[in-house]
Amino acid sequence: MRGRHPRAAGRPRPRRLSRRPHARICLGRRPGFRSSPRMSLSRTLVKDALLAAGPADAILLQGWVRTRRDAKGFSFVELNDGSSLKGIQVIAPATLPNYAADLPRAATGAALEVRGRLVASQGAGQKWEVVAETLTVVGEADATYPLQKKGHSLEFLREIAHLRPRSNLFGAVFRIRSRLAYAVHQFFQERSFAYVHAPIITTSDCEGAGELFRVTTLDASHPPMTEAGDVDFRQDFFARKAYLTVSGQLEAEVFACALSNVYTFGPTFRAENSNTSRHAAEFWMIEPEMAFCDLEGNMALAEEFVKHLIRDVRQHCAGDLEFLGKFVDQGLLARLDFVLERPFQRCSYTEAIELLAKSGRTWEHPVAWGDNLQSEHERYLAEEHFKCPVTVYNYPRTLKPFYMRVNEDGRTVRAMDLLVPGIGEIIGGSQREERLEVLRENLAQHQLPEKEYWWYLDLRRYGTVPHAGFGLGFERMLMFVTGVANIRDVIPFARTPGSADF
RNA sequence: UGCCCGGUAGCUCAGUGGCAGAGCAGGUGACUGUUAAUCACUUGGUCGCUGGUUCAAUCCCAGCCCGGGCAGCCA
Repeated sequence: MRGRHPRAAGRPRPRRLSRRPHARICLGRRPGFRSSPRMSLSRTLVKDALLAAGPADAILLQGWVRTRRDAKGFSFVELNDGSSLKGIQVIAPATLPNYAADLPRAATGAALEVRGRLVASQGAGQKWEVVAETLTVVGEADATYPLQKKGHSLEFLREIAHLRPRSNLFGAVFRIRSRLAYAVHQFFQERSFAYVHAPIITTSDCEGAGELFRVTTLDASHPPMTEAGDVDFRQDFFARKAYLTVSGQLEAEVFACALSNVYTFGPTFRAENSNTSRHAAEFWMIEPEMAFCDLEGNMALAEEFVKHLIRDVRQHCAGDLEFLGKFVDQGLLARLDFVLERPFQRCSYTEAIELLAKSGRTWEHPVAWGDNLQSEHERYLAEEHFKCPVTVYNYPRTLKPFYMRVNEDGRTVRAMDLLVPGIGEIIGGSQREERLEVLRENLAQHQLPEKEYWWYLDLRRYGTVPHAGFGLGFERMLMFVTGVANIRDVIPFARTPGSADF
């Protein structure tokens, strides 16, 4: 994956500077500058150069050309290395020995290595700029380079998923994605939650969380058959049917009943033929699970978690968020701050049905107790009635999976969905049924075989405890935080029905 | 999976039953401490594919492919 693929041939590699000493400039001897014993100069990231406290006599930059403007006697080159949204302006004087030969090759998209001086800029647009003393075109990009100095449609950029991280928007999105993942771990680690790696391959096919992808090593055109004429999965790799996981929840429950507070954070897979802007076949999910915890504690953690993520990104990705607030979603920053300030609303399913019935709206899907809340209903609650994230809880038992705890009324379960404006459901969770007999009853009602869940039932046989947890769709959270409207644009390489390029 | 919208230059798009258009990108030149620089000139087309209607189809019709929106399923 890393540079071995033929398509990566044109990808620039950082040079081993120590093997290519530049005798002409003894950069390492300049005072006040970091240098190795071999007198090589270490790379400065553009984001650090932009934050420099003062000028520097020697600096090494490596990155890609965003745009070049030729002036009389020199050229301006905007160099970006992905470390920040902003690039740095490089002045390439015509006195460079390779100016005539190489500057034309320093076109948009080309990889460059620049050594020079960091100086205060004479221009108005930036504080610092770099006057090049040497400039090397490490990797050219010819006129066919698809990213231009203009706006592109998101649809077009999706078709060049291998190049779109070099664009402003996707650079911002993926830097934020990285930070958001870090913030997830930080949140749980600071609270002594243990990170559990739930299996990606699973053999339980009846969790009710959607269609599963089959995992098999059998020959699709000539599978072994049983005498009854069925495919003989006993001869498959795992000696039975196997799938990609749709959720790590059941496994997380196992570990919560041992380590008390745990979370999973990994890829999950749904083979649903969903064609919407908020569904993907492969997505990442965070699933905390807490022993000795009820629905109330679960809702409280969900709110604290979501707010932590927003606050962290707000603080550490300010430049990228500002860009997104300007070019993607003008209401973004105000909405994030609003969500941080306000307590999330809570509303039982029964109250939600009443609110919807009393709203005076005509609904495309009828509102009736016992029916699922439809997209239009969820949107009304979050965007119009509460105008704020809202947790809907205590759903009808018949709508929810077997593992949710049955309430005293016998007809609702301790389920919760967190709905946010613009996205809809971002979190789904529940207090789990800890009573063995009730759980067995639920399995029977859902027509699920007890023997498949023997280990799950054992948790209730040995030291059972009230426990609760939820799942947060990482990409949906990222959509909310970035204002990006399509889930395909917050995943590096999206997998959706009929599409798994790259 | 259903309903709806779209597919024209490398990109973003306009357009017409009768010679295929603009802006940007690319090229050439000019100018310039520029900021997606500017100005002039200029290269560039299987109008998604297949079939049909027509003297003539990029345009009208049908089928297919691809992209997108919404809905369902959910995170």
